[in-house]
Amino acid sequence: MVFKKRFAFNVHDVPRAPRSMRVLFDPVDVLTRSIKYNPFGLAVDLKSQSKWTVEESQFCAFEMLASLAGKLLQESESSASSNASEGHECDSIGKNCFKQEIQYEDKPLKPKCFEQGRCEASVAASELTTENGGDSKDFRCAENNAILECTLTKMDPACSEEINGDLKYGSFPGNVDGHSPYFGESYNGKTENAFKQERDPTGLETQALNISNKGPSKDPVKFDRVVKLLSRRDPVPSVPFTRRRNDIKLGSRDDEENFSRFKRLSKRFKASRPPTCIGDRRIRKLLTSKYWKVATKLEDFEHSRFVSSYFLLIFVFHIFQGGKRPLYRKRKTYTLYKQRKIFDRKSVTSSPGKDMNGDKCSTAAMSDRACGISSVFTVKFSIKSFRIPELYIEVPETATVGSLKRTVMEAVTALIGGGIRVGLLLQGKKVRDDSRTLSQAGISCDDNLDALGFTLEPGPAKAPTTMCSEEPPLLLSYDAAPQNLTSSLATPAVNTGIPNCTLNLPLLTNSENPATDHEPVSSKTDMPTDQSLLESRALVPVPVPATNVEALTAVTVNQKFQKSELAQCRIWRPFSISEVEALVQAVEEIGTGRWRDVKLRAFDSTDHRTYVNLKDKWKTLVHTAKISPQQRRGDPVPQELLDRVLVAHAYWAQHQAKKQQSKHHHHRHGTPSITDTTEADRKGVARVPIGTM
DNA sequence: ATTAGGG
DNA sequence: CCCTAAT
Repeated sequence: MVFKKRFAFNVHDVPRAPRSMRVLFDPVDVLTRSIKYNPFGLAVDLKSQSKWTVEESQFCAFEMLASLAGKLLQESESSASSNASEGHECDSIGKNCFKQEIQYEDKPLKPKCFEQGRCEASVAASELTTENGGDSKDFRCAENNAILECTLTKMDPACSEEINGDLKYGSFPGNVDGHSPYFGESYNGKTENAFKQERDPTGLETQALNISNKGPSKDPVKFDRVVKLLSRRDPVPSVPFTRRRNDIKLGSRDDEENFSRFKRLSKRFKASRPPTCIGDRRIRKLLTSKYWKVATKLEDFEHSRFVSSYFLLIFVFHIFQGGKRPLYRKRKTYTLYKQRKIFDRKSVTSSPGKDMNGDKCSTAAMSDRACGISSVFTVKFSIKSFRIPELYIEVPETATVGSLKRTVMEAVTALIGGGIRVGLLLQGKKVRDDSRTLSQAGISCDDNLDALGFTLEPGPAKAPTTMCSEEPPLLLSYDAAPQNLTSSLATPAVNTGIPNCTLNLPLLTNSENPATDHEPVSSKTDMPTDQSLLESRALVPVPVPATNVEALTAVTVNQKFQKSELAQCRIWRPFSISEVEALVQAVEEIGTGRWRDVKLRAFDSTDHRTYVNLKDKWKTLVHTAKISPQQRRGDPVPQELLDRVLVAHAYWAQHQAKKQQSKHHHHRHGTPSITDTTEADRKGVARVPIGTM
């Protein structure tokens, strides 16, 4: 369907990031100040949702609303808008929420349903700016409640059907110039208009929705995201909503107290929550002081909310524990968000493509400059939907705020430490030939700049440590974006590693007024296929100079992190032949099933090889040995080693079978075993008989 | 903490 | 390589 075509983001086509570097939130958000406002750009693991309590999810919903409402209240104090109307009907909320016509490229798509949260949020926002009239407060609070209610309700069945029950991504409208599109928009009977406006107020809004092609209950990707990258002094919060109520899990927090308060509040909401969308009568009923009290609490919570948001954001990071321990290790950890796997496996395994010739690249860059193209491209960078898989962070409750910040910063740095590459899209197609000039590629200065788009892809996952230590922190700077872009073309290609995630950069041609009607090109892009992703490796890494540090958090990248384990762990380290040999040797002596011993024996000094690694490697070795040499990929393992692998594997499999048998035998007859072969094994006595090889 | 097996 | 269940 068109909808899918247009907006689908096929998860299967998205390469996986190294798990160490998966983040749920939008790093760009972090890089801008929206960090404060938008801590909810997260996806969740449906598998885990059963574990989440209603309260938790409600709390989250509340938190989101609080975030939005509080900010809007704040906003409205300075600039009160007065074109909101009265006499609202909840029906208009609910219904209009579900069927909205998406305007896209002058091509109306058929009515689609969007996530309720978004629509509601926009309604809420416009309402909340209303400061006139005696009932405005009451109304506001009622509205809040209604909103929350709607948020917590399920999706319209018809809609979910339409989107295959698997609508995953939505993006929240970005606010580009500090002027929220929500503001001053009455939703009374005009929700659609408001929504349209919201949908694409500036032309920044692109491929808002992503749909997973996987099964409905598997690998859900659903977090809303819009990044406001362009400069804004006082950005209005963009509040993403998760579609379902159970989507967010909260764990223990530092600000326990606030949490409890929130919990209490959410309980109140819960108590007052009608089963479905609130009707007219409901609304009236809600216009009681009781709810207003709640609403006013929003302001009370304003302060703590920021703290909460901060933590929430922090917790969106997940640093996986594995062979390496997180920086902070303590029993009580904050395990906040769980996310399903965004990325499909198959995209990971591909081997790097042919390297781009450096000379060619320079030539291309020179011709670019010769064309004077770079000076013509006055563009603004907008980044939306920077989706990165999860990162997991553990911090002890005794950790200081500063250390928390550092940890996040480290995670971010680790994430982008491998460098970021830019992909070029022309008319939605990837322009891969870096050696071509812009004109050769069909990019001309005066016509189709609108058709130009960029993607950001993670740089080589390989050796991020060196990347970190040798290069300045990679900071995205929107101010320097055009320069970065053009200069990036001149950057010699270093194409190793595997793209981990993509990020679409809609391009704007008007720096003065981003709210032009330029359609971001990336939205008309069919999402990259595996093929294109493979080839995207030829893209150029872009070391972005740090020109706007303040756009980042107040945290600085500490030097220590440059060499920290964080940066080192979880990177792909192919086993070398010698390592394989050592592994084979060890397994021959020790056997399968005692990987700890194997590790101790053969890889004691290599801390990055865990016994799990070794076991996995053995597994793949066995597999490799079993398949025909033609089917083998990657660096070829000497057949001799593979033969040994097979022999050892067979031997120890048999050995294990014997053990099992004797065990059962003993169980049946109650005969205790005296001479257990395991003893001999442990001493390294037993080993694959050489003769069998 | 290890191990085994699925993804 | 990751994740998880089972031990």
